[in-house]
Amino acid sequence: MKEFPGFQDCPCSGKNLSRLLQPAVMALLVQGPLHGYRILELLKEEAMFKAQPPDQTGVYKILKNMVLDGHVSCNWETQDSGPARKLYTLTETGLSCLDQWKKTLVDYHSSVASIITLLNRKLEPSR
Amino acid sequence: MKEFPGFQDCPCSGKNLSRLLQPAVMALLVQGPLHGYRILELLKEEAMFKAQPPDQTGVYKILKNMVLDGHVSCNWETQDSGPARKLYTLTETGLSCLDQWKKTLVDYHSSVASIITLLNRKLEPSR
DNA sequence: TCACCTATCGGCATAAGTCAAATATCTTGC
DNA sequence: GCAAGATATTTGACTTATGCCGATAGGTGA
Repeated sequence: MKEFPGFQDCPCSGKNLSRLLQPAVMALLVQGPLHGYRILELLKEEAMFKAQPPDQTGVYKILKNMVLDGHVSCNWETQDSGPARKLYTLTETGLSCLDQWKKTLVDYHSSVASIITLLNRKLEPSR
Repeated sequence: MKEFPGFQDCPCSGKNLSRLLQPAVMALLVQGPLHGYRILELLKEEAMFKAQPPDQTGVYKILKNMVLDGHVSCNWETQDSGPARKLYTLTETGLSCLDQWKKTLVDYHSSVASIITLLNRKLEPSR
């Protein structure tokens, strides 16, 4: 069926890498409160989610977990028109968590860079 | 017990991010055949595994998977002294997979960078 | 004998993410 | 009035990668 076997099912396709959904969601919330559906829409516009859009379920689960962890607060909001929705707001704890994410991701970024360097390293004929 | 609650158990600590073990292992094997235990030792020396050394079991599992996928071949090797061990060698398929990893990781690297940029974005008071 | 190093592996738990689908409100066209 | 579709949230089952605990086994040195 496939013309070229490729590596679609291989980890090297990147499908198993962390999607970084939680920090992405927090990055949106740091600009102001949003409801889940809007977060989902905004994530879809991010370059890193173009290839594979974020899963609805996953986003709502992350929001739920962040509420449980106290990183965001949420309140039901009724609209003049349309179904009720939850407005999520980053808390002080959430801001601290986000600071930790920054450090973690900067480290992670350099880890990825060092792997790339390693991968590019070839066995040089010793001269 | 803890003086500062911190975020040790929070995803923002980075403990749940993909460890990139497979490409790291392949990066070592591209330089020449190695046995599992040696791979483990070499990984421990990498900066990215200093904070949390790679899991032994995990490394052997990845090697096993790579053998199943045809990315590496392995042969039992008996030593004059010491237990028998497996020597792992990157195959041609493995080299192609590694090329795919390079592309994937370069993309991933820029995704992580863009998240960091997003995280640093603050709600500027419009002036 | 005991401790320790080398070397590999199986089972179980967990967290992130995916897939499928249920529920509910409102708008638009017929 | 009603069907279709957008908005909006949620539940449950599942997959996959990874991590932890421990088992097995040979060799070395005290």
